[in-house]
Amino acid sequence: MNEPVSGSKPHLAPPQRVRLRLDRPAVVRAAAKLADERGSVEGLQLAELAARLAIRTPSLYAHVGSLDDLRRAIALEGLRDLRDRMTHAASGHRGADALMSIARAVRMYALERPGLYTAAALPPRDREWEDALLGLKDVFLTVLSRYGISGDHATDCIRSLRSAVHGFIVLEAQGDFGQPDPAASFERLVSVVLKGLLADAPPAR
Amino acid sequence: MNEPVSGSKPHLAPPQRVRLRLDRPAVVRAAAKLADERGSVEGLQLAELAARLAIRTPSLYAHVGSLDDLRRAIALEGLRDLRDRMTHAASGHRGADALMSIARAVRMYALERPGLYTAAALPPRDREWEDALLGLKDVFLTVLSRYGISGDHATDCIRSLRSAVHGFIVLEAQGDFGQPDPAASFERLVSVVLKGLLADAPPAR
DNA sequence: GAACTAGCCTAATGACAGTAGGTAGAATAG
DNA sequence: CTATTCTACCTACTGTCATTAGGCTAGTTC
Repeated sequence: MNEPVSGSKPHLAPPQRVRLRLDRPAVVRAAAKLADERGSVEGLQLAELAARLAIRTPSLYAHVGSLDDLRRAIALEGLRDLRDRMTHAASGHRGADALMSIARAVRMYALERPGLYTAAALPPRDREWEDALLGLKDVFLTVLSRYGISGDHATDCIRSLRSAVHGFIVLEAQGDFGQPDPAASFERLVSVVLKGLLADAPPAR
Repeated sequence: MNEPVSGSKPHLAPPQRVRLRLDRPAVVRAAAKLADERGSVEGLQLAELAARLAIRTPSLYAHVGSLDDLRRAIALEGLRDLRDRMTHAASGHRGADALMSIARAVRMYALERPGLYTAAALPPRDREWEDALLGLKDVFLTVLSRYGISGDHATDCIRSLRSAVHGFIVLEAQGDFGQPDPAASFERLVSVVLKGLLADAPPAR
């Protein structure tokens, strides 16, 4: 009867017996997964993350700096993912087709990984973060420039497309859309926006 | 030297000397104002609200139930305001004009009262709240029905318009749009969406 | 003027994020 | 193979929240 069993005070898990040897990437990955399960990065809690990793909350600070730093890391991962998926979605298409394909890819990502998506949609707080966001803009700009659109018209197109897609994603995630298939509504919304925006543009070269 | 001056421990304001006789409406009004200043209802804190009202935090519970209850009250107020403004904006217009006018009114409200707007955009958590949200839908449905649109097509129109407008508002509030005037982009986005959505609809009766 | 009510209070709890400083297992140097 | 260093974990603590319990009193009502 000398086992190191339950101590005295509260029912916390016993201290670390085997070292897990976590590192920052592992912590960020776990946090992103947790944010996905919670549905957004705002609901993320260090206490819950620590419990999930079977360590104590302060131990996270060996890897993370702060909760905001963790959110930032998740945002950067989300932005990297989004850029990859958008680029991939655009490849092999041109003009409206490429943009439609990008829009679908973004919605799919938001449905698959809501935590990462909401993090990526956060307003950037430093230069690196801002640059990651500009990376997404570049994907749009490239597609638009190949379609002969640039300058203020391009800015307009990007704003409109982002607004429509992001707005739809937010409302859909909130459960605001009920029965008739949201996917079909999304298709119509995006195609209407694209048709209208590209109407007065020169045809694809 | 027997003034009731500074006690012993922390530097809190002296206890209430004159009764303010606050009531729920006054508290909710102050909370909404605070949420507007913070830019959103998520940032609202009972501690800060209490300080603003020159009372102690627990005293708020005489009027409010909980922080979530307060957010709910703000949301209901926002939804009532929105319904009023939308109805007013639609009056005297028909079809696309009415919808354009509604969209402008919603954006203006979000710019004027970001706290109330973000609260109104929260997912409803009970029947009354849901009904208030359905009130907004009714404004759209009325306009659309007078234009000869109903059923799935109407659902589609509402989803698309809400997505575009809400998405734009969210991104604008986040400061995502920089120099070229966002108002002009908003006009173009909404008019494009409306044109596309109403294109195949019968002309106004 | 006695009783009631409403609006305020203090005190305390528990859940957080975050800080300070200790400890031991693993990697590395001699 | 031992000695040192590093680092991933720990406990203990602080401050800030929301929230609950229960007490006091100014103002109203009878």
